[in-house]
Amino acid sequence: MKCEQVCLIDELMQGKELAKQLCDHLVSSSSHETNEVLIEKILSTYEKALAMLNCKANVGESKANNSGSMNDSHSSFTNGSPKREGMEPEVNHKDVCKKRKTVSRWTEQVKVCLGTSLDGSLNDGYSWRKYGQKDILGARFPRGYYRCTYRNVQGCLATKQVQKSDEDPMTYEITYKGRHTCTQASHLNRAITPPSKTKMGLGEKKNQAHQKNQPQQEKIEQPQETIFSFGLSDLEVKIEDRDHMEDIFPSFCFSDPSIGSENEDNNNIFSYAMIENNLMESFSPSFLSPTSDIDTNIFCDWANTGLGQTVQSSESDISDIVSAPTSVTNSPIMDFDFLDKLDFDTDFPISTTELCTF
DNA sequence: CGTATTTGACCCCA
DNA sequence: TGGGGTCAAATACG
Repeated sequence: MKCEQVCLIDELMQGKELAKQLCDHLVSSSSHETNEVLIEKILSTYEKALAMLNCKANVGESKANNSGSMNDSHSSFTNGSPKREGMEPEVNHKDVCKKRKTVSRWTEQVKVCLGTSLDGSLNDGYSWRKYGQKDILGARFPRGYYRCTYRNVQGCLATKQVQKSDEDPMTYEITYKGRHTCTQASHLNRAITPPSKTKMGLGEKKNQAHQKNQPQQEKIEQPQETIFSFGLSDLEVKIEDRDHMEDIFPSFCFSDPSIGSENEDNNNIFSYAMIENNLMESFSPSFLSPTSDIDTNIFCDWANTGLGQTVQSSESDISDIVSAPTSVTNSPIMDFDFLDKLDFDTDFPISTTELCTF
């Protein structure tokens, strides 16, 4: 196990070093080929590291953490109204996963853990309009219901539910439902968004009041790649059913409006795209497109500032990934050799926790 | 004044 | 019948 950790750290360090090199190359406007090679190396590095994490999780105890509060709360989300909206009720179970191929709607879950000084600004790249709030039985904080701002205009049926975690008030559990069909989904073209006043805080009216600014702030074009830009201290994103993730989160930018540009945190932008696209290398070959300058810059910031040095995946969650039936499109983390050992006949619930310690 | 949020009421389903 | 999800009128805000 120690050897694995060393190898893992080594791989991550390599990735960091390569990222730095890439940044230097970009600054010195090196050849495009050189940059591409560096990018490929970085991707490979992280792929190895994550594959290690996967194997490790597979060997280790599998379900210990999954019986914890996080999953419990997630279940409470997904069990909300699965039938009425025709969505799969729970992506954590194999039997339900089988329904995915016949159900056009699905549920995504994102868990965001924000720093203590922040009350939860979140910009996931889409414009949301709050249409309801409900006190949930057994939950300390009410659940907020959001739908796409363009629901009426463009018939976009994407919705999401946001609820403050009982255990950790700094954690917001977000359940995404439905695919964005609005133009903002297809024209998102930027990796980061400027600091947004968007507030995800539920259960606190002060936070909800801030959300009035969300739709305007989020009308920003962002890339079609799955990009998670983290500009905060602690961030934990748990995503289930990742095969649709890029549709839901073309960009995921966390920023704090209270932090001025002089604040270091604003420079600490961790572009999840580098990892996520790495994970999905086989599925998003266009990532290497030289057009993603912004992504690269973000990543350089991340690498240079030492951000994301702790990028780890929950063992228990990954064990779920490994143990559950899966599909190729749902397995961004594993390479094909690894995937060959798995059963791809049915979809499987991706339940991966990315913990970024800034 | 237009748009977003709040919040009580209503609907649906287990 | 109760809980979760949604509706829509009232309200707030820029």
